Amino acid sequence: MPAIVDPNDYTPKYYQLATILRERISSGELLPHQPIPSERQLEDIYSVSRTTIRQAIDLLVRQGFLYREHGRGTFVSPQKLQKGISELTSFSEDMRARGVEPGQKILELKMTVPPEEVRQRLELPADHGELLYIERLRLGDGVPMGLMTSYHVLPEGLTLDREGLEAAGSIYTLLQEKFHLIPTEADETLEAVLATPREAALLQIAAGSPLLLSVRVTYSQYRRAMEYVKIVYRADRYQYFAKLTR
Amino acid sequence: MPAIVDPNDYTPKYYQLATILRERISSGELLPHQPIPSERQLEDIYSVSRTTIRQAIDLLVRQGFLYREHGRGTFVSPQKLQKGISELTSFSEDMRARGVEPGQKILELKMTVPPEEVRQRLELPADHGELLYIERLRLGDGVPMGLMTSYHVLPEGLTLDREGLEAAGSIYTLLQEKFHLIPTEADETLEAVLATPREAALLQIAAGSPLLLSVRVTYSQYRRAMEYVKIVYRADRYQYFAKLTR
DNA sequence: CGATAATACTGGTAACAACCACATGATGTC
DNA sequence: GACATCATGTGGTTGTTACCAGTATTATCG
Repeated sequence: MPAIVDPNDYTPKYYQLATILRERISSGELLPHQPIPSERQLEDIYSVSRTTIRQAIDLLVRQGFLYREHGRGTFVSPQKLQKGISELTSFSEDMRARGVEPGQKILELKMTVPPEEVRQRLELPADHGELLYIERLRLGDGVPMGLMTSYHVLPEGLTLDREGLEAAGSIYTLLQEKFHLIPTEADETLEAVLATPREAALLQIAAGSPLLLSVRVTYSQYRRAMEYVKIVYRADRYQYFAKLTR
Repeated sequence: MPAIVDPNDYTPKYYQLATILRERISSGELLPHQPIPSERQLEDIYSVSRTTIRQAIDLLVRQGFLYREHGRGTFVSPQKLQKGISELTSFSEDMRARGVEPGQKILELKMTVPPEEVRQRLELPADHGELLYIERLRLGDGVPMGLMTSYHVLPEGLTLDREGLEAAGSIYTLLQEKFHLIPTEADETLEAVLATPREAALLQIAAGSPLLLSVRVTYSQYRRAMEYVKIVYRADRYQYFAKLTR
């Protein structure tokens, strides 16, 4: 069992160790508020240095699985129903994590010059050209969950139509495989609004119903803005969750 | 200037170094997307080991001031107008960070047995006794921003009335100084709702106006739930901000 | 000239050693 | 018995060394 060494280890040791510990936690072997073996003990158990041990524990602490107490030990965090949120996820990933099957209905897809506010949020020069604009109804288990409007910054010269997008699967896959652009960070604001008649009709609710409005700007690994996404969620079907830390 | 050594250093070196680098960034000396000196160079500049350098940079990366690129260097993140959110803050801190002067008007304060839902969210046994209940109107620059309802878990035997609370300043200060209980983590959900007539009256808006509903459970450093807070914010005055990462 | 290989940087991982700061229980003293 | 002291175990900080893994530039070869 202490076999941590993956001979042709592609993944670093601290990561392997973190995985092992995470499994010992979620399997119920290590219980909430119970101490895990001390760092010195783990050195012997898994035959790795304390450096590596601490790196693995650091990771699990950041992920919310463990917490440390100076002078006392390292303990298992109580399991939360929903954990590790405040993570950057797509609508589809978000829905699947909630046990709901995601779906969509594309209402419009075109290249267009963005409104001034969007251009500024994307930190683009005033003379920047057209962006990919998509408007779609987002579904969860077949029912409307929200209305999504997005503007995507495409690499120089590239344009996309509905066929091109469907061929590529998703915009993210395309940008990642062809241009090595990976979404890594995002700023999101949330507020409450009332449904306009059009929104109400599309979302199959009464006009004047409450909606949760999310506006997000996503950044690539180079910290360049790559998309502006606005979603209004049906308040009766969607709730936002965040984990806050000091 | 390379004087990083604080002779009677109370704070660790990596923390001092992080502070220095953070200031070099916010002062504009180090510009967005520009590389900072390499880790080997920083070793010479500040006469500390690479271990310490990396620990300082790790901190700044987590705080969003820097980003790394393997094989290329470490770079300054573009400054965001509002940064470092998704942090656990009190209403007062939140308001001050937005440049608004916080205020409050206590509507009710008593010891009471909590509703079942609150008791469960706080992970308290079924026979748990009374909690401190507070209902207050939260103000920003004197105008109503939201209505806050909270239940606080007090240490065995302790009760609080309005006088005791005012004497202590804030519940947090009291719990921290007397019982070493520090809020360190919280789970928060957000959704959109419509104002009830009572809420509308208190917040001085029309009934049926949209409100942003936040429900938060705060945990101590021992990962024990210590309070349940529900706030409804005026949608026209309040916007929630979050920074998401992969 | 163009493609390839070598090289010299960057950050990433890992081991080992030493000491500090905090918590706790055992021990001793008054 | 109450209290201070100490020993020991815990995580926290720091330094040193070595090598791995990407990136970019330079030198070299065909």
